Amino acid sequence: MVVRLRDVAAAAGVSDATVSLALAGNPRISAATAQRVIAVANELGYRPNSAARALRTESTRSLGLIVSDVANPFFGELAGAIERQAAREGYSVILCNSDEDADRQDDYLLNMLAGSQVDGVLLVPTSSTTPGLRAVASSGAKVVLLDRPITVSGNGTAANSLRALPSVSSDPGRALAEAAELLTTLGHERIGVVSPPLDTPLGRVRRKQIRDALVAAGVRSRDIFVEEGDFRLNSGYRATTKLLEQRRPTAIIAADGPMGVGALKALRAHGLRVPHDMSLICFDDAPWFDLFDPPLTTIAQPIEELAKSAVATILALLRDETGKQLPAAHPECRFIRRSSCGVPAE
Amino acid sequence: MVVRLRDVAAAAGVSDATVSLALAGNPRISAATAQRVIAVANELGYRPNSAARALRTESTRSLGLIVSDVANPFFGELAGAIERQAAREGYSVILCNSDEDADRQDDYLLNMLAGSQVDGVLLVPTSSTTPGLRAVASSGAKVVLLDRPITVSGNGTAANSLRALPSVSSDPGRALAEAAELLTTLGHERIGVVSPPLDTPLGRVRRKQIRDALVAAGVRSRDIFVEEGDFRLNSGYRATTKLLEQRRPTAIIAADGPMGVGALKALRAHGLRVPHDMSLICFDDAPWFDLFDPPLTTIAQPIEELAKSAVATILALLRDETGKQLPAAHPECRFIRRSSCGVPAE
DNA sequence: CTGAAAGCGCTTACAG
DNA sequence: CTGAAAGCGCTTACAG
Repeated sequence: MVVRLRDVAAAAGVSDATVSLALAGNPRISAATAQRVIAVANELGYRPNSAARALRTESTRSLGLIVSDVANPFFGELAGAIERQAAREGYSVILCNSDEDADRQDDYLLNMLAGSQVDGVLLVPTSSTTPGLRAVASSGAKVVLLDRPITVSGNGTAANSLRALPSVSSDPGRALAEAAELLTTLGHERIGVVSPPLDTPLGRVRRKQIRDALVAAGVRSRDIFVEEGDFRLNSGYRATTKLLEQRRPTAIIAADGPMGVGALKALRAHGLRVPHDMSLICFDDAPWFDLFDPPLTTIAQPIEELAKSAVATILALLRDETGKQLPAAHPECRFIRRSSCGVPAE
Repeated sequence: MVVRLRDVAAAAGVSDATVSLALAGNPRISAATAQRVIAVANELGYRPNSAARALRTESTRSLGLIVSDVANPFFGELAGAIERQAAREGYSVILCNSDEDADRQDDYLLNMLAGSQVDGVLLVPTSSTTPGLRAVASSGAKVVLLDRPITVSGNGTAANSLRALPSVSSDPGRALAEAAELLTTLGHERIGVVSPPLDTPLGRVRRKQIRDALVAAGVRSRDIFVEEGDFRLNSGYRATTKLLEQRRPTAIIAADGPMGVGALKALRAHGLRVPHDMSLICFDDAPWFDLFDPPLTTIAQPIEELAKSAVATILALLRDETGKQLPAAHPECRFIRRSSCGVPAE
C-alpha cells in the first residue's frame, strides 16, 4: 500500500542505493539517472519511511517542545511560532504539555530523548531541577531551556551539565522599569504583586525583578506585597483576593496573562473599578487585551524572537558536537500602556 | 551514551529477546527473570529506541494533528486537550500548523502518513479537497476530519474513500436556535453575519445553519447579510466595516472567536457601543470573554468532548482493520448569554 | 522458559 | 557512475 524505496528502484530499473543517492541529490549519480529516479519517485508518491531513516541516520528531524500549559494563549502562540520556525528548517515539532507537573515533564523528557524520538527538546521547565532533567542533562542530551530559568547548586559534573544548558527567555528589565515609573508617577505607593510560585526559580527571579524595578522607581520595600500564584487564572483570583483583604494596595502587577485575567475577575467580584479603584498591569499580551474592560496594560513578551532564538539555539546545539557554550538569548519585553492604570483613589 | 536493549541484556546476563519479552510483560518469561531484567533496565535508564520499534512494529504510537491556526486560542486549547487524551492512551502528538494554506497541509499529510511518521492524522481541513487529502484517503491512511466538513462530489473510488473519512465536529444547532431567538425577542430584524470563506464547505454550512436558525426565529431572509471572512481577526474587522457601511444591521453574528474580536474592534473604531448601538454574538469561548467590554455572548464549542471524540475515533480507526464506517461524533455547542446583546437602538 | 536469527526500510562505506 | 552488502535497534516467529 505504501511505496518503498525498493518499489522506486524496481520501477526505475536501478538499485536501492542509486535511488537513495539520487533523491539526496548526490552528484555521484548521473544527471540522466537522477532525473529519471526523481520522476519515478514523484509519480509513485514515494516518501521515505521516517523510522527507517531515523534508525539509520540517528537523526529524526523532530524536536520536542514541552510547555507547562497549552491552554495559556502565550504558550499556544509560542508553540505556533516555534512550529513555523522549525518547519522552515525541515523539523517537525512534537508538542507536549506538562501541566506544571514535574513527573509528566520527566516522562516526556526521558521518553523523547532517551528513546531517540526527537533530536532535541525545547523545555519550559516546571520546577527547579527534576531527576529527569538532571539525568538527561548529564547524558549530554540536547536541551534548551525556554522562558524559565532553573537554579543549580553544587559543583559536581551533574550540576555543571545543568548549568551548561542554553537558555532562551525574555528580558523584562526595561519594560518593568517603565511600568514601575508609570505607577509611581501616577502616585501609587502600595503595590501588590501576583508572582509565580516562590519555590520555582522563575518565581524568585520575577519577585526580585519586580521589587528592584519598583524600589528603583521610589516605592518603599515594605510597601511591596507579594502574593504567590501558580501561573493559572484561579490562582490570580485567589492571590488578588488576599491582597485586597490583607494589604490594600492601590496597584497590582500580575506575572502572567492568566493570573492577570484572574486578578481582574477578583477585582470585579469585589466591586472595584479598574483603574479608578485599582490599577492593574500584567505580563504577556494578546490581540484581545485592548478589548478588555479596561484595556490591559502589559509587559509583552517578544514571542517571535523567543521562537526564533529557541529554534536557532537548539539547531546550533544539534550541529555542534564540540559542546561549546552557546550564548543565552534574552530578547527584550515591551511595555504596552493601555488604560488599566490610573491615579490612585483617595 | 544511550542505553540499548543489548546493554540491558548483557548486564542482566540474558538474550535480547528475553529483555524485549520481559519488558513487554510477556508471561513466557519467568517471574524471576522478568523482575531482574526490569530492575536492570530501570537502573540503566533504558528507553526503547522509538525509530527501531516503529520500523519493526510498523506503529509509531504518534498522531499527527494539523490545525489551521494555532494562534487561535480555540485551536490552542483543542490541541492541548487532544494531547492530554492521546497521552493517556500512550500516544504522542505531532503538532502541525497549516496556516490555512492547502499546500502546507498537503505537505504535512503526505510526509507524516506516506512517510510513516505517525499512525494517523487528525486534520482540520483548510479547503474542500486537496490533492494530498485525496491521495492519502484513497491509500487507506487513517485520517479523521476535525472541526470542519469537506464536500465530496463524484462517485469514483477516490470520492468514496473521501466520504468514508470519519468526521468529528460540534453541532451548533440548538445553540444557534437560542441565539436567533434571543435576537428576535430583543427586536432585531436586520442581522449581519461574518462567515467563514464561502468557498469552503464550513463557510457554506455555517451560512446555511445561521440563516436557517434566523429564519426559523422569524427574521426575513432578505434581512440577513452575509459578509465573508477568512477565520482571522483582520477579516472580521473588514467584514464588519462592510456590513456597517453597506447594510446597517442591528446585530452581528461572527463565526469564530478571532473574527468576533475583529468585529468588536471595528465597532469600536466606528464609535458604536455594544450592545447599545449593535448586538454581537460570536463562536467559541475563552476564560476571558466575560472580561471584554462588553462581555461577549457566544456559541461555545465543547472542546473537551471534541478532543475525546477525535482521539477515540482515530484510535478506533487504528485498531479496526475492517474499515467499517465509524459513527460521526457531533457534540453540541452551548449558548452562553452575556451582555453583548441588547435591544436595538432606534 | 530462553536463545539464535531474520527482517522492518533506509543510508553509506566499499567494490568494481 | 552504479550495485551488493552491512547494519541502525528493535520484535517475533521458530527452535530447542
